[in-house]
Amino acid sequence: MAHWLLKTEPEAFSLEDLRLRQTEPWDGIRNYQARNFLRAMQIGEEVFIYHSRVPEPGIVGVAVVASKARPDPTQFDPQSKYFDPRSRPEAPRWDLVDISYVGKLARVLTLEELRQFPEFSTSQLIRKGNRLSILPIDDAQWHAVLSRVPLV
DNA sequence: GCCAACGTTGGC
DNA sequence: GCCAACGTTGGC
Repeated sequence: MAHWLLKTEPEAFSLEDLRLRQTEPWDGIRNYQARNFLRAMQIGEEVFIYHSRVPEPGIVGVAVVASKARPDPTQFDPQSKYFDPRSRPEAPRWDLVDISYVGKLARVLTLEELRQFPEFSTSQLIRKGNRLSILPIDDAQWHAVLSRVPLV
């Protein structure tokens, strides 16, 4: 099964928030490449949760895909910051999947460290200016991370 | 279909 | 908070 990495700004929604709620819709994705990755996700596939826009950005935990992709209701909600007036219910532009908490890493595996991993040398994650909020993770990358820093 | 303007992301 | 990078939009 495929693996993925999901970025989030912990000030908005953190791994701890996910732990408290257990399962949450991963909404607000408004980038076509990221959306296409969402649509490729299958129930049961594991994902890394990555915290961005913090002093030490990096991978903080693991979660699992709990639903197939379905239309993101926030795109139709004028009160939502994710409202997209150009999306119509009969042809939704944006999807989400539900994500369930699995566990926390023993410590943050920082972006700085990931840059040293040969497995990540070609990953978009470490590229300057990378803004993609959902990335595929291959088996070698998955195991490299968890063998360096285990789940607690 | 080009590309300047604009908005957003995310490391620093 | 700054600003480089980059995706999207829309005028032409």
